[in-house]
Amino acid sequence: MSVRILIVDDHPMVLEGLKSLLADNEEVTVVGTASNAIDAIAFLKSNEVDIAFLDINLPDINGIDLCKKVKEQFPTVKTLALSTFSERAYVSRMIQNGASGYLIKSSGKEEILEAIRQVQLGGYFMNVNFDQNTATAPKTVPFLTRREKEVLVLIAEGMTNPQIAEQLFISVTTVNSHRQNLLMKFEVSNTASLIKLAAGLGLI
Amino acid sequence: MSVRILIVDDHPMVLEGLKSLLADNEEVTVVGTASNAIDAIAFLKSNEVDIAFLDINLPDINGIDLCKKVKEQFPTVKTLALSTFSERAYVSRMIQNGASGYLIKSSGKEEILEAIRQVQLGGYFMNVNFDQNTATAPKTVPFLTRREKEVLVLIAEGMTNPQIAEQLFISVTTVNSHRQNLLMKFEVSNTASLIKLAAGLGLI
DNA sequence: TCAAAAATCATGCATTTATAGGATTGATCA
DNA sequence: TGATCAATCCTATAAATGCATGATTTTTGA
Repeated sequence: MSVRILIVDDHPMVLEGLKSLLADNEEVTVVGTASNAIDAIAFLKSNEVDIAFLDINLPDINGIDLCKKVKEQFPTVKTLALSTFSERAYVSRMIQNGASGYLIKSSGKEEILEAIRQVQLGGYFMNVNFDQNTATAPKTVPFLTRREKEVLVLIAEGMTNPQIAEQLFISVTTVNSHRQNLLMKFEVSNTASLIKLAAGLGLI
Repeated sequence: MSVRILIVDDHPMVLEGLKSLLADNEEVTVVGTASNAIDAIAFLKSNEVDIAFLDINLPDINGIDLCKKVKEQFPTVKTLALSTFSERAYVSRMIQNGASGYLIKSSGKEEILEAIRQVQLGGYFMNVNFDQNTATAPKTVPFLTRREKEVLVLIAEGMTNPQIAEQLFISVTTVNSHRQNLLMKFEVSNTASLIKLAAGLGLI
């Protein structure tokens, strides 16, 4: 019996590309596609699926949260994250949320099939490019709290501590605390590095 | 007669996706694909092509340079840039290098066909997301001098003005001048915004 | 329910950036 | 050859950030 796949991605090109790449293969069958999280959940409610390919960037909710939801509601469905880049940040977070693997969209046919096989057997699969940013990237991907993420985004938008404080209804010193924690977690010493890293990881 | 298309992209998924999306349409025919610049040039030498879809990120040379080469060697071939994100920087640079348009990979079928039609008629097409970053993004992409680029890169690497000064054998005040000019050219007011923008534009 | 984690606030000081206003030297180019 | 631009340097002040240290209150999860 062939592995039943659901693809969730809002890019028609990716949807078609994956379908096409997997079309002439007997091991797998693409049983459905969805372009947002709501449709994906709806599909899973009425269909049997072995592996769900989840795009990281969806219009309604992000892939990480969707992954969590899917694993909660449909524990038997294995999930495989789809992303444009090899962002280590996401890898660990997706795994934390129950994903069985991580696939870069630039993967070739064989890599994709290998991922499916691995995951179907209950294993993990991830093809992350470790070539780039090895020097500047933190060894472990920092786990950020809700507040830290908020502050990070506002910093990236060019707001100063006083402005962020006003925006979040907290004091400037608190903002600064979060900021220091961000610097610490990313293992950098100033805003420039912080933003560059965060941008590289797709966090902002 | 249908429009003859060459797709140049190193991502199998994109290649297949585009082919699949355009397959059942009589207006266009995908006459070839290439996964790098060399193959692309070779193909153009021995085949008639109306429009070449060029990925921005290729393994050998970048899409902007490839675009230039194609327009020089094959002036009749129209080029359409393919990119993952809507980076305004690239838009203008590609146009400067003779591209007839700019297509985001997340485009739908109709957008792609519309682009092909526009370009084939000798017009321009670009579907850039103007939703995001409208406030922070500069209207025109800043032209940076050699020195400014150097300073920008070093800022992004987390170096402070004194460190940059030491590195470039110039005074701190000069570094600061370049820095101020960068802020001015990018129309931002602090380092965070600067780096975010520059990162988004692929400059660092 | 109890410990850990997150979020909040504070003070003080050193360092860095941002802003403003110039000024000089070359190089380039029409 | 004269205008323009890049690159260099300066002073001076205001604003913001980085760093250290410590503390209280919520929240959260096992």
